Amino acid sequence: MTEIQIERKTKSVEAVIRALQVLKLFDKSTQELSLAEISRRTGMVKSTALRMLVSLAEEQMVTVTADRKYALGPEIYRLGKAYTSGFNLESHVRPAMQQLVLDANECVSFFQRIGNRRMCLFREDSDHLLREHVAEGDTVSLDRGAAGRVLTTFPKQDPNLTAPLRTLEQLPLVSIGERDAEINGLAAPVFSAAQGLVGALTISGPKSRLTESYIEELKPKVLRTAANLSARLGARFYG
Amino acid sequence: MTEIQIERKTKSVEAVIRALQVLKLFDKSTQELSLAEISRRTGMVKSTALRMLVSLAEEQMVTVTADRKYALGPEIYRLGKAYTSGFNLESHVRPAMQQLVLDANECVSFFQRIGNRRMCLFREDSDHLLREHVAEGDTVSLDRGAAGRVLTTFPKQDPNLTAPLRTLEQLPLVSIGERDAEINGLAAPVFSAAQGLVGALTISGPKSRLTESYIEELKPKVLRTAANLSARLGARFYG
DNA sequence: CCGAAGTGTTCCACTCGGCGAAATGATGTT
DNA sequence: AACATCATTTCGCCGAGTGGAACACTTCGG
Repeated sequence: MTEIQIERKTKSVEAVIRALQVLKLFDKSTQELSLAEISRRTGMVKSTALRMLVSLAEEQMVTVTADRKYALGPEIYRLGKAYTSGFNLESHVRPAMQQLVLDANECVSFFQRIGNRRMCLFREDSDHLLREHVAEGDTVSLDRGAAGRVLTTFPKQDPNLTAPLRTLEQLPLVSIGERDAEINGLAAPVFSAAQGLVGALTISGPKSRLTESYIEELKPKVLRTAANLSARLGARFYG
Repeated sequence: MTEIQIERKTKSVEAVIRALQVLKLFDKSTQELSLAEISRRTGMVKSTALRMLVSLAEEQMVTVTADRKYALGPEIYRLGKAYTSGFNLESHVRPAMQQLVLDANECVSFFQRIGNRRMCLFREDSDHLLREHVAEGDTVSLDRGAAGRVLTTFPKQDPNLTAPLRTLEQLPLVSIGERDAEINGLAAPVFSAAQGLVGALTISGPKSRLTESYIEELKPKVLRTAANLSARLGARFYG
């Protein structure tokens, strides 16, 4: 655990936790929920769940549909947008990713470490019909895949890049069927002056197209893109 | 007010409201806040504000930075993504917008009605240096601008399009310096089979480039794009 | 070097707001 | 009509949440 943990004696507020748990039920595949379902999934009695929903609705975090189902509200979207604009990564990363998709014609993703998982922050799909299914906002395990290993091998807050040079020379890291037996990938780190490692840029695709020889061909492109990005964010690595 | 309001006797939970108010302090321009600032802005005593923050942090809604500031957390991002994927509009709307940017070389936005405001859900910028500044997630007033009037003139839930035909024939609606004296725009509605009016597609730009004659030229393109989009969402209008 | 004025955090007694079980409506299904 | 299953309301009890004050720790500037 390289987590920054601050131990406090201040206890959390139960009612708030409950409300947030209700909120967290929602998902890409769970757009609407009825009160009864919410009650069941959270284990709260219905009256409590209803109070939470009323509170959440009052602040526009959820909305009530015509048929008394509950869904996420617009305020959630506003906050979600505010989250990414923090690091104004998107304006830099997104165009670089789009260029990479054009070059490689495979999916390009940008992952960030979130605790002991990693989350897909940005994603640009290739136009192939056959492609892996990861969407922005999804989290996957940290210990598998090229991007996962990139995120674990570099120290979190390290603008000076004290990472072993041997590792640097091996970039980009390659995954042959690690996370999914049918998927290969290669990934390189992106650094910023302020935060050190900010994420991993990765190309991934099915074994059949993203062969080991093709990966060799893509390596310099990924590495150069990641290096250029880092340079624009004020950090330099690899020349 | 065409709002769907459900009156209830169930009262909201104060603690939850307070926590959500803390959350809502954050913004594109307000990325980090200290406990003292949060206490001041919300009017809560510090101990209360701290409890809220601890609770929010426990569920990953906020994160604590190294210097004891608070910022939005990754869970917010996940939920924000889940919000839009609900109506899987994005996969349809985004490409159509990109094409429109190529055709018109002006900014294209997609607005949705949120209560008595309208929110920019998607946005594709032109590559001009001079352009209006609206970002995804921003809300603006409903009663001004071409998109605003589109959203008000069409009944919210109306798959059958009982809107006065006269209005339909006037599409797309045009705004000459309504919302901002220097900005013109034109907008058309997008319907879906399930929800009726889902949003307004709009092109906007400075008076100097988006002249009234250019607007005339763009009208059929916007209208056609909106109609095609609606068709793909299962609703037909304008042929 | 010592206050003064900021931070963030902890402690605690009081009170009132939230809680859950059960009752009541409201719809739909057999 | 009888039965499910839903959302919503009511209400008495009690403990969780509250706010104020005290505490510890920096960072000022005189």
